[in-house]
This record gives sequence, structure tokens and C-alpha cells, in this order.
Amino acid sequence: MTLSLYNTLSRAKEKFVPADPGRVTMYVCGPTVYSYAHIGNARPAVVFDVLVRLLRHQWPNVVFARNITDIDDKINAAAADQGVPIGTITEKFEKIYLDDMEALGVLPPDIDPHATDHIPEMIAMMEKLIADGHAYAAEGHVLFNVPSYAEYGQLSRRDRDEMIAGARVEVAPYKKDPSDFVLWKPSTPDLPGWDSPWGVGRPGWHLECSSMIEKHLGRSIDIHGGGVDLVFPHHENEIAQSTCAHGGDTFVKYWLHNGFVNVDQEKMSKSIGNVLLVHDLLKDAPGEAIRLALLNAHYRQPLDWTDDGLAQAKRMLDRLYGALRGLADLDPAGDTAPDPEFLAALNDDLNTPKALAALFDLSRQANSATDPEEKSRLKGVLLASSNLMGILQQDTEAWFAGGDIDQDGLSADQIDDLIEARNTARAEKNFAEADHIRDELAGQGITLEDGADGTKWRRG
RNA sequence: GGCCCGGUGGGAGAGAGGCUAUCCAGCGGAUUGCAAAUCCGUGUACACCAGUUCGAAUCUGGUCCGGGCCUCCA
Repeated sequence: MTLSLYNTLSRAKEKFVPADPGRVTMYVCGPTVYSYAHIGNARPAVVFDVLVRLLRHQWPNVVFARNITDIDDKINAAAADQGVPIGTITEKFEKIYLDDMEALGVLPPDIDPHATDHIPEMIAMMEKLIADGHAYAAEGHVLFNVPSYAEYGQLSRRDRDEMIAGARVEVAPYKKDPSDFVLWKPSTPDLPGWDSPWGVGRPGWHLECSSMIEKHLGRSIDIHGGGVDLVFPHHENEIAQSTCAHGGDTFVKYWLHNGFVNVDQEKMSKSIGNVLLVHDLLKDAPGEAIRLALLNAHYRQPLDWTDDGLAQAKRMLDRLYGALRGLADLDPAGDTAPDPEFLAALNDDLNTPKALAALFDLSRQANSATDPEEKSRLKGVLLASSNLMGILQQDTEAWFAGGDIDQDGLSADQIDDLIEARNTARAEKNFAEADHIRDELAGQGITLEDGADGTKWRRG
């Protein structure tokens, strides 16, 4: 089965053929750790987590790096604000980011390079670029000279004249060309800085990714991912830097970009006050539901985040876990592969909505099946498939008990006691009492399900 | 202004020249002590206007509407 991916570079779906099948390399732009991650930050993390799972299923050795940007003007501002070193800010929010992503079922990357650990590599790359005439130093800055790279603009499909014409920022006087961008900038004593051949300074935004990719993954990698907004200028600039530093070698074979998350039809912004933090969403919804809400739309489509969408994702999981609940007493058949239709959907440019439909089809089959062997097989297929999407891996009873959300209602023991009392009443045909207990539980948000093998319950 | 995406049934959301997407919600039925869950069935879809075609929601052209990027941004 072949994987095809939509490559932003060609604006077309392409068959994925890694340069080295023995070592598939992928890099995703990670967070700038200066505050809590919002739901828009979570989308690439979740989407590319699915891609990594899929790649691992089909290739023996996948090396996945996701960086942590821990030097940046917003970080500096936050640190100055609170009167603490930047490390205080970045360590705190990196930890929070990782915890939040874990709650969304995002597996940790193989490598998580930090910008501040790669200053020497960045300096080396700048020296190389300067030596080859692609960059120059001016007034404590190092700038990349865009006209030195004829292919500039290929990813975002814009030409230089347009960019200059549309430039919204005034051009710094030390720039040789208006489109030149900063690789390194000088630091004042109140700002974090590192010694360099051009004085004490700090890196510009784009260089870190180029340096870290070169160091950890190689001069040329298979996949580079991130949000669409990074196409220009960030990824365009990465291409320019890396290609020029590497004598024209292909930097990235497949460029992947996820669509934006809007909130109630509007772009998230601090001024509107509609920024939804993953940290806050996790207080009210299971991480798995948030994850599924993100995967319920195709990754390249814009996603409108709503409370209703999240509620729907939870209901979907109820249905899926409900099917697994019906298979609880069976072991999944061993040696199970994911469902072919499910896999085909994911292999078609990560069509998670279609893959989900295959999962529902399996659930329906499982709900109808009577043969234990068939049920066992379906359980195996269901679990193997959903694992590629990073869902349905927790204990079904834990899911129906409310998952990882803090509960302030009845405890599981209390519920079980009430169910036992109700079943005693039912055995005595005292249905008035039985219904009374059920109503009482319903008042606490507990729904009961009487089945052949006893009474089960769920919250919400 | 330049470049690039979209407009699918009550909601979400795939697909794609002729064949049930799927899920949520609704309705009818089966099942149930009553429920819940489940199963079966079911309704008004493809922005608009032309064109290509035996046949278009799917292709082409145009129109309208919405969104994104254009050096802060996932």
C-alpha cells in the first residue's frame, strides 16, 4: 500500500518515496514556549503524530524531530515582564506543552532539539553562508541575501517584486535588498545574547530549524511539517538557508501544512479574546475527545472549533468505546493488522474523516456479530486500526467513567452500590424502587445500561 | 492589489462524471419490566449561471459569497 501526501511545493498529492527507506526523516515546527498552547498549536502536534504513527507502521526506522523554540522576542518580553531569566519561562511552558500534548495522546518525538542548544551550529551555518556570498554582516546583524538564491519563492509561489511591493514593514537601512531577512541580530545588555563573530547577539527565527535539521536529521530530509501560516516566510526562508548552505542539495522532499483552527468562525486572537488554551479545554473534556475533534476534519481544511464539535467528538468516542465494551470479555485476536479500508484512507493524504468512517463500520459489525471468533477478530482489527490514529487505547470502563476529567459527583464505589441495590429490587420485581434508584443516578449524570452480562454505567 | 484555498442535507464532514460515505440530531420499527445501548429503516445535499457529456454535486468558463498568506503567528 502506498502513502500519498499533498506536497505544498508541487500543490499536488505525490507518492511518498523516502530517500532512504532504512531511515525516514521528518521534522515538524514545534512551539515557542512563552505561554500556554492553544488549540491551534495542538492541531499540527496531533496531525503529525498520526503521520508518524502511520510512517512507523510502514517503515522500520522513522526519525522524528520536533523542536522547541526557546529564544524569541516574545519569550524575552515575558521574561522581562516577570523579571526572571528566559529559562524560567521556557522551562515552565515547555513542561506544560509536553503535558498537554500527552493528554491529547501525542507521542513524544524522537528528538526535541532546543534552539539555545544550537548556537554554535547556527554560527557555523552563517559563516558558511557568508563565505559563499549568500549572507552578509551589517551593523551587528547577519542577513540572508535573498537575490543570491534564484529559486527563492518557490514554496509560497510568489516572486520577489511582489513581496517588495506588498511589504508592510519599512526596510531597515542596513539591508542590501528589501527582501533580505535576519539570521542574527545584536542583543543589548538587558537581552539574552551569545558571543559570535558579529558581537553579542541572538538568532533570528528561521535559522534554528535549518541548523537543527542539519545536525539531527541530515542535509536532506523526507518530510517537513507545520501550519500553513509558516509557508511564508518561515519555510521559504528555511529552504533558502539550507539549500544555499548545502551547495544546492534538496532540503526537504515533502512539505506538509495543516490548516488553521478558527473559533466560532473567527481567527483566534488575543484582541477578540477567543484564544482557547488546551490547558483549559482539558479541564472540561477528555483529551481524547479534543484529539478526535481535531482529526474529524481533514488536516488541510480549515477547522472551525465549537463546543458542539467537541461534544460530537465525545459522542463518537462513546459509540466506538461502546462497541469495545461489548467485546470486553474477549481477547483481541493476535497478529491483527489494521483494517484495509482504514489504512487506505490514512494512506490517502491522511484522510482521517474517511478512516473514521471505516472505524464506525467495524463498530457496527462488532455490535452485530455473534460468533466469538469473529468478535475477537474485530476487536483486534479495531484496536490495531485506531491505534494508528491514537484513539481508543484506554480502558473502556475508564472512558465511560469520565476518563481523565476531575469528577465531583458520586464515586465509582457509590455507583456500584446503588446499582447493586437496584438489581436486588429488580430481582424482586420491585420496579418502582428500581426506577427510583435509576432516576437518582440520572440526576447525578449517570446513565445505566442493563445487559445480558449485568448492568453497566456511564457518566455524561 | 498579488498569491492560494473553500462554498455538500438540521449540524459536523468525506467523496467525486453514473454505484449507501460516515457521525451527531430527528422520525418509524425491532429489542427492553421501563429505560439505555444496539440493530433495521427513513427525510429536505452538493452556492448561482452557462457549457462539455448519453449522464455533472464531481470537468470547463463565468458570477456571487467566505477564508488564508503577503516578513508576529500553528
